Amino acid sequence: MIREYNPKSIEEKWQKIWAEDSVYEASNNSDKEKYYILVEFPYPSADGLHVGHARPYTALDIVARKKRYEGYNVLFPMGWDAFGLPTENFAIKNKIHPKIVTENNVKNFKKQLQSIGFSFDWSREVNTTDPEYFKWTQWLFLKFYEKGLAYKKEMPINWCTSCKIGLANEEVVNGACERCGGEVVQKVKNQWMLKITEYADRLIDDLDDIDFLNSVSTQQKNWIGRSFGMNVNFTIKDKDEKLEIFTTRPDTLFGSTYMVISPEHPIIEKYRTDIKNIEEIEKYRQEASKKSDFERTELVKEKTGVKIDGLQAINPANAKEMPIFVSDYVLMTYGTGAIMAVPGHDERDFEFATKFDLPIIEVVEGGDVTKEAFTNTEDGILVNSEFLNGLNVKEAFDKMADWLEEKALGERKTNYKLRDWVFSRQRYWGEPIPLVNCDTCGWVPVPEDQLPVELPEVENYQPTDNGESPLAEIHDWVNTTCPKCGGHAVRETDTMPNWAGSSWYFLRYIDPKNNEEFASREALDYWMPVDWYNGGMEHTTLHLLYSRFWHKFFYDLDLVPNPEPFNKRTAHGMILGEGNVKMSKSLGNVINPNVIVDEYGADTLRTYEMFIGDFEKSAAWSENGVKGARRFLERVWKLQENVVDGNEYSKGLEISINKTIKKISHDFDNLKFNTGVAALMELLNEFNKQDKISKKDMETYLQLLNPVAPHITEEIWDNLELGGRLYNAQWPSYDESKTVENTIDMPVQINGKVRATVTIARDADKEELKAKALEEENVSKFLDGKQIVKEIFVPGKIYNIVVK
RNA sequence: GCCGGAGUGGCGGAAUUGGCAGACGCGUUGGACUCAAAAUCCAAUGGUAGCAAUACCGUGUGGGUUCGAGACCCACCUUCGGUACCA
Repeated sequence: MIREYNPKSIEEKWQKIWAEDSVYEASNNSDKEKYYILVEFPYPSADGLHVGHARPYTALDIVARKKRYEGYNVLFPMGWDAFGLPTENFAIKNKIHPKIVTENNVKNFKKQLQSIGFSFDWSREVNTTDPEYFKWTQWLFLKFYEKGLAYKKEMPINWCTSCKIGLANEEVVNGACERCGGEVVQKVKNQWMLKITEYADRLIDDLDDIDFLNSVSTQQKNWIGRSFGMNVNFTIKDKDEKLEIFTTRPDTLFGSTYMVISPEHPIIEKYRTDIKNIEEIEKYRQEASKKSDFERTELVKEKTGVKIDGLQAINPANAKEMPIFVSDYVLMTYGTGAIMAVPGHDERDFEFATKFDLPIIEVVEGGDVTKEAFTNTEDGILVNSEFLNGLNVKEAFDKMADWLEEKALGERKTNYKLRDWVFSRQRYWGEPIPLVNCDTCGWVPVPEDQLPVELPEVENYQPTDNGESPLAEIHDWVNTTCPKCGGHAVRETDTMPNWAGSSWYFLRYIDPKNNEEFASREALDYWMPVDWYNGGMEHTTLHLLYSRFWHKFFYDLDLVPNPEPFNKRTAHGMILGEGNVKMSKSLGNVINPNVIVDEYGADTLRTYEMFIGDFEKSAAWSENGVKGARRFLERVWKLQENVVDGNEYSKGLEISINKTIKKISHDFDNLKFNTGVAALMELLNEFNKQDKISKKDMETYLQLLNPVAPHITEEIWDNLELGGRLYNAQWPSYDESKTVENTIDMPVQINGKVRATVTIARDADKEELKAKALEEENVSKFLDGKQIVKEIFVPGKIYNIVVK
């Protein structure tokens, strides 16, 4: 008689053994082939671990365990992305130092993660807020500075007019301050920028060489938004002034009937005395400054704008005069901040032209421009366009481009939606930017031997009421000497964004205790690139793109061996609350994984989260589903009673076993954990139809289930004395010839509807099958008095008879 | 708005990628065990009609391609992620 299944004692027992035996520590000196598996490290919030964290961690833990059984030297590390706004706000609210808050949260997270039995290599744990870590974040930032990729620029921040502090986008709700409801305006500040745009082309082109989820690559490409077009110089009438626009459609130049410039365009200031309605324009500009780019470019909202009274533009193609408007749907941050409007072939221009009663000219045939903009012009032919008439759009593009370039009126230009990265934050809880501003030398980097620049102690973590970081108030920290000339200098008081530490953390895992370098070149050569990186879709265009950018830059400096950090990127779906709603504190439906571990066990939590649904899609939590997973493990536990000695397959199970090994091996490598667990359940159901199970089959079963439920399988392995430890075992192999039955049930269709199923040899030919099918009453019934027009026979799949 | 996903029984989901829709699990119903309950075990379970064999309907909506569509094409609806200072 076996004892009762008691997950609590089993799980604690094995977690202790794994830790004592250092089972999951990866070696930097191994003859084995390496495999580097990375999961996004969590932000350790005060709320603690979420069941949503456990899903991807369990999934990649399964992959890691399987890879180890297959003989790889696996690196599967974990750490903490701990700088950031929520911790700072928590600290302010509860009057606790953010460092202490972080320490507590990390402690809690770590305990929670460890109780679920992940095979992380804890000896390589990193923390972005640890000075020993951010010393290297600062060092790497200085490389950007040295190479001219970090520069200062006037950029707007959200400014609450009543709290008098800068706000994150998240803290602005419908244009008002989240805390006090006060009005939020854009305030310009001189900030550090990183020139990610310099890598735009490579960030797109190199996607072809790596195995990213299709939707991820597409989204990165669209985010970078490369478009090939032209910069074209329009002129302003009676002024010696060019007004440069960017267009992807120089072929439609003859259809341009007016111009639109962004409210921030410098031409307004320059010619303010010529502009008769300057007051009206200033007022419009004021209104526009309150809106986000998002609001400004919405297609549904009604277009607004003001005509500039006093300035006329001239179309370089035909010297025609046209009016200039100011409108907020043109952004200063994209292109040149000015456009030529072609209302016949652009939706927004059409809408604007209709509203302001401007002429609309058709220049590509195929639509009806009196009714709507004709934009699908791929196959169209040019009209009303002088020397372009009769050409197709592509030819017209080239001809116009050549013509403009010849006359020096414009040049071919590639434009990107991607903007440079604003790298300054006016916050306390981030890495100090390691630069000082010297009275005589200007910006000077803090020398390497003085890194890290640590955060000073402050009383108050709130940003100051003049928009500066709280660090600006700490005068004895701010005032320093210039490392270059020894004169007076002041420290930069802005800190780095949260994205800084997470842009390179996977490099530090490789050599986490190195005091000389961020990681040794030898270790980087061995481990990089990451073989498999899994994370959330929500990180596609920020974190994932930022870390690719940093890595490419380091590659150019020969700091890392590969141009891409991640070979493969997959993404998991979110876990929602019961009834498919988001888990949130306000709804009170947040599930704490520890409650599940305590009540049902870690193996149950793991099994349930893998079985909950397609790993890549979101799935709703269900307490009954958890119970189902526990029931499954209880049945596995009970299976011990039926095991008998034997090195043969149990009666009639040869094919089932081979089939299941094949399916699970495939499923675990392809994120199909839900069907993998289902296959284990099916095999268990087959086992339970037998009186006895051979030790050999039980051994196979435990190996297959082990990556999902490592504790219970290790315990049963030990109970049945199957030899040594399961964690030292090898992944089971299968015999391909034993994965299929010799006879199959073939569906027989009449006109595409299944009318019968016949059992027949797998390799039977059409005639054999037809003869057998016609014996079926339900087949002959439908053929009676009809004529066979066609027969479709797909061996092993279907037989369809078409009758008339 | 723009970019990228998703929509299948009462519920979570499966479907070898164009070939028997609903695997597996949950729930429900009936039965066994029990003084009783829980747990466990057995059976049934998309809808309609039928004693049954079986027939018809059925994968968000409307069209289309095909011998055959959950899967492909066109148009739409709903919903989720991102939208650059949440991480």
